[in-house]
Amino acid sequence: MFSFITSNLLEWYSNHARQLPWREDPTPYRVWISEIMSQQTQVNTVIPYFQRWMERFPTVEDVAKASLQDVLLVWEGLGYYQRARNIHRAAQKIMTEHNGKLPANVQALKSLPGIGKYSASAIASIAFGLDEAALDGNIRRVLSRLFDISDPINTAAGEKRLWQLAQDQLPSRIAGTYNQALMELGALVCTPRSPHCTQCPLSQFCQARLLGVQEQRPIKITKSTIPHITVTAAIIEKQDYVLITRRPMNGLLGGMWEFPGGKMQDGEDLNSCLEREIKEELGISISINQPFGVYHHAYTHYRVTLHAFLCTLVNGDKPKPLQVENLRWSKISELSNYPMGKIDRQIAKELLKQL
DNA sequence: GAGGCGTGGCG
DNA sequence: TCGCCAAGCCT
Repeated sequence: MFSFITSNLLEWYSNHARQLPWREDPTPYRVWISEIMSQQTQVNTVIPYFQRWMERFPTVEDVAKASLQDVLLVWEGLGYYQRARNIHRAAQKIMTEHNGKLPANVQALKSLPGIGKYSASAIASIAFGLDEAALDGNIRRVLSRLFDISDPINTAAGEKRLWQLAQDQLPSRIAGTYNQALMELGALVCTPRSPHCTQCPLSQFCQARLLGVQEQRPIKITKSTIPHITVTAAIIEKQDYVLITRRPMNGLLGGMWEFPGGKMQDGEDLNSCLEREIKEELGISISINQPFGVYHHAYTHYRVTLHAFLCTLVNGDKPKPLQVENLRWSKISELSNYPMGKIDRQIAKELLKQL
């Protein structure tokens, strides 16, 4: 009834599937959150975030009723913050348009913010038992090796071929288990580097291994190297308070709070950069008093070296949100109430230590 | 449809 | 230190 490949895969999965919190009670809501959190993120990273999320937001309604600020706080550290903003919006849509329950079909799932082709298929198959093929990074890699696909996977042609393959291979009635088994195999055995072929239940069927090219699959067109930029940030102090600003809702770290500043331009030094940025964003002049720290961080598209300075306002200037979503004077002890990215949270923690 | 979007781990 | 990679989606 099943192919040999499917039989071997399912047998392996029944013995090696990890116990994951969302697998213990795979309700549509829990599967949805687990899938969004798992986008571009390894399972071991997701687990504690998933647990905290479910404690804080046990139901779709709890998410829908929460403020975006609270949603981002729970998400802080997980990255790709648009995912959190999309979950928030989707939860409200589910309340108003779907009676508080996730819709049980791919098309309606895909119309929710943050749910694309993969996630819709994954939720449909895992949570609702529908016969939907899913194609994620793991399955792309496994299929590329199993069938020795030499088309680059990040092209339209390669993509089309893999989706077709995933659909052709899909067994009926057990798509959810099958999809998870393929992903689990990719995560644990058929790994990107140094795949554990001797432990693989599919090695006898693997055409890439037969040819000894498993480490060259999948083929991916690589992009150019990422730039390195220098940025400055101002820790503007006033008695027990510091000034923080909220980033615009779209783009990098959208909706997160930070210490204001920005990118250094050609011909600038650190001080002139910081003075200009603060003037542009807040319409005020500052006195840059002393260096606070230097921070290195790698984002997806560039590396950053950030120089933070302790500053004070000059004369009676009142900061205005000219180029920021919002601004706030926060007590240092209350900075943990504001969602921040990695670097700014580091700065906030350092400030708290020095109190 | 090509590029933007976080963070952590690993060789 | 550096590049790559990880259960993708959106514009």
